[in-house]
Amino acid sequence: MTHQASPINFHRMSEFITKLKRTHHLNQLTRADAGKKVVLMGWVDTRRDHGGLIFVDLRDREGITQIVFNPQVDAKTHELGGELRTEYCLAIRGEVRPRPDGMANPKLKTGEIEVLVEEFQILNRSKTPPFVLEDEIDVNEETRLKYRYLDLRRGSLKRNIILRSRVSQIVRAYLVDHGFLEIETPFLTKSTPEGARDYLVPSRIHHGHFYALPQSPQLFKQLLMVAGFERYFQIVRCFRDEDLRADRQPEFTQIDIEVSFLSRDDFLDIMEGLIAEVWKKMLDIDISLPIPRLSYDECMERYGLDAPDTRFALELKTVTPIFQNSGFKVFGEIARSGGSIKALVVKGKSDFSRSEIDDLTKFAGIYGAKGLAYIKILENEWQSPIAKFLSDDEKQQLQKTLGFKAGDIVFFGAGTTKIVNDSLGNLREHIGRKLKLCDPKKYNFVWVVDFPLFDWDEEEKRPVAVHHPFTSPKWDELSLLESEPLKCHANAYDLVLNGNEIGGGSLRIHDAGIQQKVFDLLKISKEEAQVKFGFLLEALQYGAPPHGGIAFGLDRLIMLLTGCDNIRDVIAFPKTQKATDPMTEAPSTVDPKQLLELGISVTKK
RNA sequence: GGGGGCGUAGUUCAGCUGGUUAGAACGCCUGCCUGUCACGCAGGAGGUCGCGAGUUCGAAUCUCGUCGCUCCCGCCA
Repeated sequence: MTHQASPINFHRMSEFITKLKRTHHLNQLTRADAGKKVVLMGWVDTRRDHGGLIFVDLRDREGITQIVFNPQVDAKTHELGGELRTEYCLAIRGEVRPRPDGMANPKLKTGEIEVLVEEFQILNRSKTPPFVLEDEIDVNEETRLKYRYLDLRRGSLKRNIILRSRVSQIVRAYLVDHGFLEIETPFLTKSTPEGARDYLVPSRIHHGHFYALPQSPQLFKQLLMVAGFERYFQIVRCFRDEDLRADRQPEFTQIDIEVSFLSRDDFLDIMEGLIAEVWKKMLDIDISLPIPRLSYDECMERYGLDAPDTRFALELKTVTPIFQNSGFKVFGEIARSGGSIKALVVKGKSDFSRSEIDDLTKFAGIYGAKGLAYIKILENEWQSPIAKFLSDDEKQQLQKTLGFKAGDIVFFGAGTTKIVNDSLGNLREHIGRKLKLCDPKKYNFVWVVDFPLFDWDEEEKRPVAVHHPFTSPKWDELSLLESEPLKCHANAYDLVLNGNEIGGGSLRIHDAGIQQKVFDLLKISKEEAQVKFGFLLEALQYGAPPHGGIAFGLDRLIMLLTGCDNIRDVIAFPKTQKATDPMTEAPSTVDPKQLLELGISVTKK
């Protein structure tokens, strides 16, 4: 496997390194540097050994520069250069010179020049990497993660990580400039009910007691407002022990923000300014402000989802009333029993084939839809498995409400409002992708506002907080808390980009009485509230200011900025879908001594 | 918890209606090569077909189980 190699002379190396200081990164040298003596350090990206001449692409964080070993410059150096292999780590000293006529490489930033090696030192040899370190090479995820430090040498991943660093700096600069203080909050904290499963950390000092890693610094940032810091932010790791997805990791990063004394709109203005700043500086794209605001109710009506892709129309329309007295049994019964019937008109697609429609039906089925009725509107007839059940009046009303034309196809979702919105809303985006209706260069931001405060949990027979239990009801709906809490809206908002939720937040309850009332409605007993959130209820009684905030998902933001469709590609050391790390082999068993100290015994599954 | 896809050389894959010695490309090794940048030419090494059972005269190929990677639903804001 490994070829014969002379040993590295460490004595000579230390001499070489102390004598030499790197003069340039590998993206820097141009024609203007011709004639300069330079010292470069980096890794062998590729080598092209011609026997006589050896070309090596030397790579560092910033770029690639071609270096040349020529026997006429130094026979010994050239001979030793023959030993070089991919990923060897090198220091070289040499002279910059323009490449011969016609030999420039326009693909390289430094393609006009090359460096003639006069002297070099192998700083470290490398085993042959388990995969070729080029962007285009597909490699199994497990192998990539096991050798993450090699995968990170590849251009695309490296660029993402560098871009991520820049975004963090832009965010910091903007927020500090707007009077925000960066304040850290604890990672070893208290488990809270509601929300996601916690990652727990056992206490050695208190056997049987556990810290929880924060799902977000929610309560601490509110307490910072009570403390009077007025404007807080933190780029902070959050932990949720739930199943993973392409855009979800068990530990992820939020840009966490909280402010006091600001109206919702004044706050959102500052926040969209932040996003606009990031888009301007990273992509040189001007987002037109203000970002449009869409109420949750209207959003669900038109798009079926709370994070709509507004780059294309193709909106849903409710047609439930048309079927109130329908003889068409399926639709009629759903309409009369409080369900929903919604339609999706796809223009000019009456030529969808049977198998395409089958696929769409299957797709809708993922979200619980029992079927997917459709009507193909042809010149002279409606081609449809359900048309024969519809009365002339119903047909006329459909035509009037939906405004379809010959050549269109109409899909119907019927069932509970939740399933109809979910299946038809996702179908809308599926068809949008299928028909390429969304422009990948377009960035359509929208604030979805006025979420419901509560959702009904059928299993537990109680309301649950849609956002979290500290979200303030709309001020003008406070009375609804008493009468019809499920109809109460929240002072909550999400920022949505092209169908992705990139941030969400709310104004908070700053009154202990209202907070207690909400706990009551959530069926969190006084005792439980006292045990879990006593410190918050207490704090709210010491002149807590009106406050609110937001958290942006930094990982998702970077995904959208880089066009990545997987969160692992924007995190330096991510986990597999089973939440393991093939490199460190975490999670792992631990020494029994550690368990003993913690007072923990492990049971078999 | 449920559904789909994948697992064969270092890597990416082909082979899968069961049947000689399991192939290709890239990578790797050796030799030649003074203008390459996907260098070229010649030669070579490299395989527990994820693992375990079963069916069979015979299994990479069929069946069952199991493990791993991945996408989705549930879960998660």
